[in-house]
Amino acid sequence: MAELPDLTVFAKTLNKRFKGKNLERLEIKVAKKINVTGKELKTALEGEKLVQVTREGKTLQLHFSKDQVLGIHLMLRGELVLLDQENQEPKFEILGFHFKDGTGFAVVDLQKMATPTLNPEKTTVPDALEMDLPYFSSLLAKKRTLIKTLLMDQHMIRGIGNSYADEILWHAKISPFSVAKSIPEQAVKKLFKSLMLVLEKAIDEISKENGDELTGELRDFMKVHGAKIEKSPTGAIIKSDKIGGRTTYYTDEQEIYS
DNA sequence: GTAATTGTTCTAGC
DNA sequence: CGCTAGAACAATTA
Repeated sequence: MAELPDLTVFAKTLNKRFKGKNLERLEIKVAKKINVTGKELKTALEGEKLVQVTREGKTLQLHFSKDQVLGIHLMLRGELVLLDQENQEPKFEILGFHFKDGTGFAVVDLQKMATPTLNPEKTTVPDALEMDLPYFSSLLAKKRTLIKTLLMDQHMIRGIGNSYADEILWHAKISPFSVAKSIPEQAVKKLFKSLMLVLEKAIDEISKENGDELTGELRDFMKVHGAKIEKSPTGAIIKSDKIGGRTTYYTDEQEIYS
């Protein structure tokens, strides 16, 4: 699925291609996940100008004129595709954005779980790339939960999902089974650095490979998270286990604090 | 036919 | 009561 780095690149690409354009028609194929009726959404957005696209945690936010904002959460299988002459109605379409100049893009999801939200409420939970070390370290200090569970908790930090949590923990050489408050200060600092580094590097790589396209996930550079990966770059056997029902990949190189 | 997939939300339990 | 862990759910593919 798309996680923070993918979404950051999607936002960038959408800005490059569609910023400033006027939305002529909004095609609504699946309305059941929207927080308003399809009719209300069309009324709110059709005829408005796309002012800017941003990323908020795991959602994309399309800012239109008249202060209308559409948040889009792609959930686990949602994707964005470009529309052109040959491809006006992609498979599994949820929403189709058709601009006045004939260009457009669509949100597709084979599981129909992508969730569009008109004018989503603002939250005070910091985004993974925007939080600072004091926040991160005081958060860890008061939580008894497993570190991986905490990294993925959207009420604490927004943007990190199952796969990048594994990558970040491996990079920091900390076991996902560590208890958050038991991790010593030095290791917390290291984890914070790894978090920023892994995410920023992923944005870079995806951005480079994706160009101006809107292809799905690109994760060839994943080092430990993936059923087909057998060894870490440093040669350690990759083990897998379940944490909170999610498959977790890790190696013995990672220290466990408990 | 069945397991696997994954973020969110709800519920049960300590 | 507050916090944490786990189950349920959505829909499709391998």
